[in-house]
Amino acid sequence: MGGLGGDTRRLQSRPLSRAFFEVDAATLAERLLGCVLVRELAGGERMAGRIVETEAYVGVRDRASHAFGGRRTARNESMYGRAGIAYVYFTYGMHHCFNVVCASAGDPQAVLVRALEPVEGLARMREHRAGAGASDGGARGPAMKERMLCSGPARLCEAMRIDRAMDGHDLNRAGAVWIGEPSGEEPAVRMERGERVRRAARIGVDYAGAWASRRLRWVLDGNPNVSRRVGGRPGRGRAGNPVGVGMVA
DNA sequence: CCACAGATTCTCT
DNA sequence: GAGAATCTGTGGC
Repeated sequence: MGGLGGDTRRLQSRPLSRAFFEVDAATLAERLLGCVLVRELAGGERMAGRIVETEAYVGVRDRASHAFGGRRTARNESMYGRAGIAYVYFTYGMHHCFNVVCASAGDPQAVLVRALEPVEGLARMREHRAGAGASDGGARGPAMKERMLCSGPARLCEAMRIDRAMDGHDLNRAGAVWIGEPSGEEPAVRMERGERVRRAARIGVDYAGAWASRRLRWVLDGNPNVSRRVGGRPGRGRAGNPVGVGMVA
């Protein structure tokens, strides 16, 4: 279990409306859980994953945000754009992270997508992630565990080949990157999967003072693809990287 | 399972 | 020149 996992499966979904994104970041972060991030390669090949973890960056007053204090540069320009476009940034000298811009133009709010449950195009994801994962039982390439493909903001970008070229793209219509509506996300379905919506403090923002402890992270806890489990609990493998585990509600 | 160091380069001060 | 919304391998228990 623990996955819709079929590799050859063709996901049925359609793009969300622009209005879906025209809400504040905290609202969107929770709403995006269960939605599907779709990536279409130049050749028409598709990859897709169900969003299982998000973080909200709530605006100019948020010390952890790239737009804190109204900071506006070439790098974060997309944060000031209209709701429903992508904000992709490069960090730590080698990683990309994917965000969904929300609220309204001029109000720089965004949601960081931190983890996906792989749904379609897993073989392609493994190719893109080949080279990593040698510590996970020596599983490179075709043998890489499914939960190592998209369980982190930089991992999912590498798996789906998302980079700065996709910065500013509309996510509300089919294209290179877009977001589809959720399917079968009723509470009962989540329970059956052993998932529970939980909130926690954001990851990697210790520099943000009081904003570092605000619970602006949303997780489908219990899903094996979550980057770091909330609160501790039984966990396996590296899906539960211990650094900076957030507090529970 | 847990903790820590190293990688690697773009971005802004 | 410093720091970064991270990931991975290694080493200890």
